[in-house]
Amino acid sequence: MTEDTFSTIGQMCEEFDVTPRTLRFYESKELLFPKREGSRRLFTRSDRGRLVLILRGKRFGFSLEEIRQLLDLYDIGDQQQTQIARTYSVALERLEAMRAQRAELDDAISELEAQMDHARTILKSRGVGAAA
Amino acid sequence: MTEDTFSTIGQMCEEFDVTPRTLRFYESKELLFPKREGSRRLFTRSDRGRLVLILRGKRFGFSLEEIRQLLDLYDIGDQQQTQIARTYSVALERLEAMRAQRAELDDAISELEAQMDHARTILKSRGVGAAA
DNA sequence: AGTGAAGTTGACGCGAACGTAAGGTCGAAC
DNA sequence: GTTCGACCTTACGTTCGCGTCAACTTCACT
Repeated sequence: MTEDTFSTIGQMCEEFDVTPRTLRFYESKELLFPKREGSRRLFTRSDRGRLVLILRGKRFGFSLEEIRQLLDLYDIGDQQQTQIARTYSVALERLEAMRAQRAELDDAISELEAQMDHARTILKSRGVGAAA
Repeated sequence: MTEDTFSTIGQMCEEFDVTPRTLRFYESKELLFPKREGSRRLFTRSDRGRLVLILRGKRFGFSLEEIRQLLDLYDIGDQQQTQIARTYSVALERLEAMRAQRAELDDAISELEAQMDHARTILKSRGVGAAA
């Protein structure tokens, strides 16, 4: 059941569309913790889960260091309570930041939409048929 | 009426909480176009407007180059039609990207909220009073 | 034994977005 | 007349997130 879930670096790269360099870099930054078979990396199910979160975090503009802190939240198990509490507060700040960002994003989308309406008007008044 | 709207670099820095280096850098990248009084920069009302948009764009992870292209949309006046149309399509892509990002952000917020619920549960079960 | 694919560890390179001296100018203040 | 604060230019330094060799090793095949 927990077998065959181990992937080589090549399989991971194909699965997630990243380069080997990227995965090694993430390991060096302690974002991933593949096992070793001799010198070769074996990525676990846990690593895949973490990678999903890493890639998502990146899309929001979080730094790898910020992501690393957030990842701890997903690995609550045998950690210290103080560590958990600290991670929790980090996540809370992050959550607030994300909510704020969403609000700004909503505004920005509205603004951009308005500006594009404006542009369409101008284009039409000039008789250019480039607006959808 | 259009008087006294000119600001020195120092005033701008205070107003927007940026460094002089940043404003000069933006000028070098043609994001801002302050007038000159001798060698000293005089930032106009237009520059302030653009700076607002620059800072917002940055919060969404747009590159300065992308922002520069978007800024053109706000300066439609005596431009060429082809230029406007090109800028329009750039903005359209950007808008789609922003909408996609908002959708992902919504998901991520939900996930993070769920994880924090999870963390709270664990903290409570361990009798730690750090959860709000 | 040889070849090739896939993996490894350095180590240097790079573009973005500024930071950070280092040194020069210029007008107002003392 | 010099000192001071605010500004200027030039230019090298820095962090992030990898890309890109270079130089092996290891293993499966033939």
